[in-house]
Amino acid sequence: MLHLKKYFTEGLIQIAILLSLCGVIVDVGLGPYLPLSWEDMILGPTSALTQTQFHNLRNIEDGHRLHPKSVDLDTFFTARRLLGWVHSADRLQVPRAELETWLVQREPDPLPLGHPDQLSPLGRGLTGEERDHDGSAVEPRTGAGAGQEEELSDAGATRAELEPQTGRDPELWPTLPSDDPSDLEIHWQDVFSIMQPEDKDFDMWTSPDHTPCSRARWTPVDVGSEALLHHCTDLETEAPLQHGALNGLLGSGRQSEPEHVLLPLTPSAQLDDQSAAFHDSSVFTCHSPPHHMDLLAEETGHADDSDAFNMNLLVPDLADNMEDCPSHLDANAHSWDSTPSSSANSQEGNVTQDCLGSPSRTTADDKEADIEGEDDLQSPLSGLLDDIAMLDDVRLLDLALDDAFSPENCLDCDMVQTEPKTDKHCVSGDAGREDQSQAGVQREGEDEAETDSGLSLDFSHSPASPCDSEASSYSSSSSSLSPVESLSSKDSDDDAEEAFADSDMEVAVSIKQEEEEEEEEALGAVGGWKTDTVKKVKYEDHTFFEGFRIDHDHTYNQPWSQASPPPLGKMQSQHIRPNPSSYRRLTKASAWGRDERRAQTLKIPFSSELIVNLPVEEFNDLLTNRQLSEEQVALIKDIRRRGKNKIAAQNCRKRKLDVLLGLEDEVSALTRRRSWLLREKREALKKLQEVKRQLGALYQEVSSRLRDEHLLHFGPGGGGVSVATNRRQAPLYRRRKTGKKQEKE
DNA sequence: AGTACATGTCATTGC
DNA sequence: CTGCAATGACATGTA
Repeated sequence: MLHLKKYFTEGLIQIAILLSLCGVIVDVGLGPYLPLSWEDMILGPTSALTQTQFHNLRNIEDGHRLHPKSVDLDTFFTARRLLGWVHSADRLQVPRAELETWLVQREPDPLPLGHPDQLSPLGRGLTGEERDHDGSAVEPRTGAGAGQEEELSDAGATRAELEPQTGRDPELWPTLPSDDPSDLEIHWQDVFSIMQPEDKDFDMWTSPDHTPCSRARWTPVDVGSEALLHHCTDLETEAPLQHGALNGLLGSGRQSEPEHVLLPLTPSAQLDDQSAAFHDSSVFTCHSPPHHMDLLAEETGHADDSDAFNMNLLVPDLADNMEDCPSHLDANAHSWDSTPSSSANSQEGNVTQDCLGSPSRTTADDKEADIEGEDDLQSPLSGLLDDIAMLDDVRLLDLALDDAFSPENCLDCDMVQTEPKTDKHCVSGDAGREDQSQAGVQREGEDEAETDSGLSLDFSHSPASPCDSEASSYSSSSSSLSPVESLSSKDSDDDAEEAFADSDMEVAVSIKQEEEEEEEEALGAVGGWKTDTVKKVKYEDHTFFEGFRIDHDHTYNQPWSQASPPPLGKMQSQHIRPNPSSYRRLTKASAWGRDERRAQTLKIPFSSELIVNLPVEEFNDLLTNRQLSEEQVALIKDIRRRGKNKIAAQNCRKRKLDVLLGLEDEVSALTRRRSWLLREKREALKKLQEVKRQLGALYQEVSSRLRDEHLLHFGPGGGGVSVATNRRQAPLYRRRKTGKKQEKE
């Protein structure tokens, strides 16, 4: 009986949802009947739980400019990217219906949307290929859809340009969407193209304190059924996804993305009942792990108790928000599915919800932008009748630029916008601008086993190298790996052995390398840390590796261990060519060779990568547990210091370059703003001249009329008063009257 | 030979 | 106090 009641209730809920989406006003007070999980789903995740990787905000696409502190997210990013690619095969992005519905019912106050270009760091993540596949997934209007989306995403700027009177810089402060319902579609496009979760209104998506999210999704009552119906019609005609969604809701049998939309809305208790209808849906076939479905079916009985419903009905940007949750990869994976699969695992779902929170970057920058916008909203024409005042305004604007116009506020500033997506590229490609070439270099070097590259190439994978996410993750992971974890991974050991086997292959010395070695020998660098030598050293210390096994690719000093000279100069950013000159780069090699030689001489049993990358505790343990001489300890510390500083220097240089590029963007934005202000100034001056001209004409007209009146009274030759003011007229009239009186007398 | 660029290293500073 | 990241300055190698 209890089950029947619940089934009945949830069926009613479904009907209510269907009716709501069809435009019928349904206000049945679903709140008390909604399971907790649904309530969470409706209200959105707790934004307070959202984590934002602030240090990723300025990462840049090519990865070269990746912020060094993004290292700990790299593996997550990589995994997530790969996961996204897998999912992109039959991308079923849900949120469109909800988003549009939400927009239909959004509050009358305008969306404080930023510039379409001002994607949030997270939103920006959906650029490039990811944006593509997201667009293809979410935007059913494929093909032209993408372009259209882009086009519409620029609508804000276009609109802004058409409204110069607003005082906002069309380039820097695009106008906000108006409340005109006719703009709704554009708004939607803006919203969708921007996907700016940091927008205040977007917080409503995830903030439980804001009801619009739930209202939008469930009860279109507030705005009225007409609008919703109209919009639903539009959606049906314009958006196949919506159409499909509605059809799917109405049980039309269309098996496409829409079911994906609906599934989360379906009470879990009915999922197994409906699974027959949906079972060929890609949601289940591709996105939802079968076992999750099973679990889900099993757990339908206590679905109400589960607050694990995946909330990722929202928008794809949530997935970007997921970037803020590096530790929740699994949850992320499920959340992308937008399936209730994660309901089987409440913890997982909760974790997902954690990640679904809106980024916390809403505030300072936005407020500043708002403030600045308000300042600039002061029309330069306000002081039109006063040239000086107007020009002062313009000058003040210019001055304000210097102070308040920060790149964050600058909506045109690509610096801020483009960085987020860089992480992905950086992460995904494991190589950035220069590191792509580096990776190529290294692979070439590895393949040819003749590279004379050294640490530079190593640092393309070096742990802390800012661009090298995987290497970075390697650093963190390797350093943080507990011995237990390390020992527990046989695969890792196998990998390590494979790596060493590969190294053996790489050790196959080419003739050139032999020449190189001969040169080194000539310099006294005999032997060095050849790969085989290093391997021997590494495996000799088996206990050490048992305790501190590094679960990574060991590429940090791979060339180093190949006894090849360190990388030199531009060799890092250029493919290695069998240039004979490259074999003469021994000076720097000697620098490293010095340490290597000394290390070999002192019989230091650790690889440099370990020396450099071990956490300080383990490093100290290493130094204390091993019977090392002072000389050995000093050398090890030197190696560690130099290695770390080398990485730090690389990071520092990348940051510097990053700042430089950001400043360039800022300069370009300021230049655009300046041109706009000058244009405004010219227009204002024109209008001022026009007003002056009109005023002069009016003055002339008034004067002429007064003169005519005066002539009328005094005749053509009377009076020398050409301009008669009221003040002057009074005595005139008085005089005239007195004169007449005198005449009568 | 001079120059620009990349990279490593050292010294210093601040957290 | 120690460790470390960040960074300026310098040295060096390469194109």
